[in-house]
Amino acid sequence: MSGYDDDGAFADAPTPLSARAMAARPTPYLDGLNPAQRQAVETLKGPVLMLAGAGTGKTRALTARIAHLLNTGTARPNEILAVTFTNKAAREMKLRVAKLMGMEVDGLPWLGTFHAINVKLLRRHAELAGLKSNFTILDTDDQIRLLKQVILARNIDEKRWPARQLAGMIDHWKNRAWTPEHVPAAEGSGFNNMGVTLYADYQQRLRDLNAVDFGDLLLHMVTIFQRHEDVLAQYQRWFRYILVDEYQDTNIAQYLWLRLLAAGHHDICCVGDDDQSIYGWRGAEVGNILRFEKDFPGATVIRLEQNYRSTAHILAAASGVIAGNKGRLGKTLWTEADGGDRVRLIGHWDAEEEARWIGEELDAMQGGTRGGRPYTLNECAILVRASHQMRAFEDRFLTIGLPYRVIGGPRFYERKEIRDAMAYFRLVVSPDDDLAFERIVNVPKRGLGDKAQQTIQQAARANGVSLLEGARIAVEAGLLKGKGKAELARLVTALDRWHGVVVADATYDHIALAETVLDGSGYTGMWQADKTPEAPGRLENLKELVKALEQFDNLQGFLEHVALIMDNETDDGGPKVSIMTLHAAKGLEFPAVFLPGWEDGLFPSQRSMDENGQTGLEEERRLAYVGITRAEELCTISFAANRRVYGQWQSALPSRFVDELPEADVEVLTPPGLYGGGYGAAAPQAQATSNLHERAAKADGYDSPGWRRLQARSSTRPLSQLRESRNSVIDLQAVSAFSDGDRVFHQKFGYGTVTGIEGDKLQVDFDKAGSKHMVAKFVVAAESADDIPF
DNA sequence: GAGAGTCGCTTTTTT
DNA sequence: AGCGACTCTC
Repeated sequence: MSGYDDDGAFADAPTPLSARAMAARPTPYLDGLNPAQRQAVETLKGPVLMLAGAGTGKTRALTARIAHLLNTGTARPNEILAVTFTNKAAREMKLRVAKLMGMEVDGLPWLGTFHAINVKLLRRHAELAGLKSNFTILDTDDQIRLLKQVILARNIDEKRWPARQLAGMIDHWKNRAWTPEHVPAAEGSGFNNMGVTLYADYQQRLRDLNAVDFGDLLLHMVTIFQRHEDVLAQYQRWFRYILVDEYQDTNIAQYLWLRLLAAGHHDICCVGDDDQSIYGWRGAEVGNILRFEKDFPGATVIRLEQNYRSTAHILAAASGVIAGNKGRLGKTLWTEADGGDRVRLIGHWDAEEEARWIGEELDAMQGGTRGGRPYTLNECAILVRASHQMRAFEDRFLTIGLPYRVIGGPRFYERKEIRDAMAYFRLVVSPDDDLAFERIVNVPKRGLGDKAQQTIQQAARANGVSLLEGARIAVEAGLLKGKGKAELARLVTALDRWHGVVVADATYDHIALAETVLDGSGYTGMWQADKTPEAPGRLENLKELVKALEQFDNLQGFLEHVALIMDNETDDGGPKVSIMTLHAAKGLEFPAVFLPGWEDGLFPSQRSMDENGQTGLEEERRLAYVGITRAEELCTISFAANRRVYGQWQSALPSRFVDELPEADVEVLTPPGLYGGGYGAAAPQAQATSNLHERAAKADGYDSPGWRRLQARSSTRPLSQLRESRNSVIDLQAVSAFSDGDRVFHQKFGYGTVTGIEGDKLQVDFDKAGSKHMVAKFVVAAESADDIPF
């Protein structure tokens, strides 16, 4: 979007000469495509469904198709609408097309996420949705706070209508493109249809605030298209060719949006894999992809089945599992490569041992002592079903000093300090932004508690003005007293001054202004004074935020886009093993993949099965499929007999998916804990003893038919030996820095006290995270943490 | 208004 | 168990 003249994007066709000239170009991007890929690239007219299995070169085909559209002069860049789900996917596609075509990366104005594209569209037609074109996009946090107000305003029991739950409900409705009037009666969730009433209230409040939430971006545009034929017709003409990535992830609103836009020419190419649909729980409809041929009669269906990623054993294992699902479109992945390791399967006593074993494997793999080629940690990943499973691995890897990175987790822009800072910026740009005002009025603490804030609210309401104006009135009328009064007066004056800068001079130095705002409001000071372990990190984040401003011309431009495009890829330092959820792993690949926690109830998740029955189970199975197909060479599945769930010890059976693995492609490893293979010394003696009876009961857990079958075939191949060698190399330099009682700081666990030293390992009693045993190099002396400069 | 104790929830997550 | 939100008390 940057640098592209929007009006130019819609200009009428230039001379066809250029088109003819382009048609004469060579087509290097077709080289090396297999027949199916090539067909997917060259079938430009009519509806096309590209069923692309995992690792079959989908992105390659998609980008080549765009290149082909351009190169043959079939479409100009602004006539191509290409939608993705994530900014990452959009960015990659832009880069790859640009590379293929030798064009500018910004050359495709309508390649982007559903949300980014709809922001652009909605800004052009905001008035048709009762908004102004400078509407703000609320993040989840704002959304919840707004809903709380709406609930409060109706005098409803907040216990019966928790804002979070209501938000989920509204989200669900918006995913289905239901405006408050269109929510089916049966969905009104009993209770006098209160949910729908609150939804209507919420939409009204959004309009009053000139704001939208993420769901609205789609919902408003679909509604506009449905109500204004002329607007729809305009875009149907403009978007001559439509491409959709990850079609199996579309929800109903997105589906309607696409159908409306494609209704004229039907030149739409959807790419997806029904077997990789894992987002049903957030509104994705596998039905969309299953129904494609009905929706678009005469569609060409192209299957990409040749896999370039994984070994035959891995593909066979994945295929064996996914075959258990009904109602698939059906694909058979195959590969030209042969050989390779079988998928390895191993059971453990508990989750800690599972983590210990994987840690040892990783060590062995690096050294090449496992047999087979050596792997770097960057080539390895651990994919878990639920994020709480990550903890066992983090703890273990910290102890043995194995570098790891956790993918996912809280996004940069979701962090408290970033949202607070953004609220200040929003208020400086638009003083009417009441949600922003509420957020920061007492952050840092200004002595403005509930009571003072109510006074401000009343003053605002009585005069029909924004909260900031209400505050001004309250100050001038002397409605407040003490510290609050002086502080509020100071805040109002400061905001006036900063807003004045934005208004007075279009070319103001927005970076300097942002720094002034953060410092002058006392916000940075608040964190500098804060002695909690998180504070230095937060200051660091604020610094990064200010740095991110450089990419924009002014605060307004920054605010407009930041809600949609702030992702933080923190790639620091040397090789690390990646730990992430299966969901986060979609689209990625690794030479070696570990899939721990394959236990019934955890994976497949009990909750998923309880809430969605067969459908839920099938989605879990697709998750298993996604997991296995991430592996290129080595895939190791494991499960534990015991696991602590919400603090309670629970035993579990191996996942039913384990039984669905084809035996011929699986190698069963002997569990060290159960069969005497080197468990001994490492296990806490007391625990092993006290759990004996439980442990015996557990043996039943390993008695399912499939497990017995596999066990019978268990290879006698020795496990990688327990190796103390790596750990016996003690980093004396790191150790000598500490002694008992020293205060230390750890990036994740914060401050703590050293309570024991053993080789290069420390026992640290963390103030907040409890006692941990870890390699000394992971902590620094507490004083040096305070020195982290801002 | 701010800190300390209690209750309740707990899969997956993008925009 | 562990976190956050909420309530109770000073």
